Amino acid sequence: MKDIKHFLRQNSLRPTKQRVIIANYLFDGVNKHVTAETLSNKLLKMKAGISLATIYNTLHDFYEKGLLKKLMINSERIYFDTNTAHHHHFYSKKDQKLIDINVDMKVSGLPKPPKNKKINKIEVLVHLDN
Amino acid sequence: MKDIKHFLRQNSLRPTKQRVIIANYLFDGVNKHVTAETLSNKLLKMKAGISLATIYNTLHDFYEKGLLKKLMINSERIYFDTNTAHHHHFYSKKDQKLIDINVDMKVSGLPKPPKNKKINKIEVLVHLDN
DNA sequence: ATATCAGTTTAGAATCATTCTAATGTATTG
DNA sequence: CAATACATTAGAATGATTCTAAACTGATAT
Repeated sequence: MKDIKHFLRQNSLRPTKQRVIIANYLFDGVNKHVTAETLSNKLLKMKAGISLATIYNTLHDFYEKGLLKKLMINSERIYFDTNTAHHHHFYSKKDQKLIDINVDMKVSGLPKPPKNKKINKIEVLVHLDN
Repeated sequence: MKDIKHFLRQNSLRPTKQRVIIANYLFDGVNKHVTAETLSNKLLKMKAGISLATIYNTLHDFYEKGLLKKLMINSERIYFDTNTAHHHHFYSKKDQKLIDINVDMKVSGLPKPPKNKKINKIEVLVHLDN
């Protein structure tokens, strides 16, 4: 991601100082799962001086533009995923950690959806023991 | 579930008035997905007069004894499922509703779990469009 | 460039689900 | 039925997230 400002503008987002810093971190080529809290910690270490409110705003702005996925994993906090392609996850409750599954999987034996409903996408969550 | 008191005792739970009322509702033979709030509303309609704290306590007590499953579905509230068998779900975001998938499904193409980790269970969530 | 203005950021307050506290009540056991 | 261990409760506390409204800043038109 060389030109973050251009990238943000392409997505109808004004390239403010704060958004540039956050986008630079999130879209550095390595997929990440972040919460407002983990992102805030990272930014604190970078001495970015970005308020928590802005972190929440920015994550939602990025999400609304499709730059992030929201994960419904554990009900304590909202995870955002920089990998917006359709994929699945391993989840270790013990480590409170998610690991991407980027290979293609097939689910067979799926019943028909309720009438008038269409299947949008299928998410597989593989729970790990230890 | 005819003898709720016996059922509770079998699960090392004292059959208090409140637990009996809640268990009678939850385990009436029809599987349910409840949150503290939806359960509270149901109980209000029944004029059960059970405090919110007790509803939270009871849901967690039942969960700890394996009488309920906790679902990690949407990150706003915790869902409890009276169907504790391994199964999957349809989820309609629009309707904020879950529907059980009780048929057997197979997931193929699963990669190996990270080293030293074992797969515990696989959960499939089928998102509906409308 | 500069003024203008819509879009952003921010600190702190507000909200909302959930958990905690500690006082009161109740099922069980002997 | 007394003792006691476990439960219930109102209300306070917590913690993640959202809101508010004042200050700021990037984009646009002059």
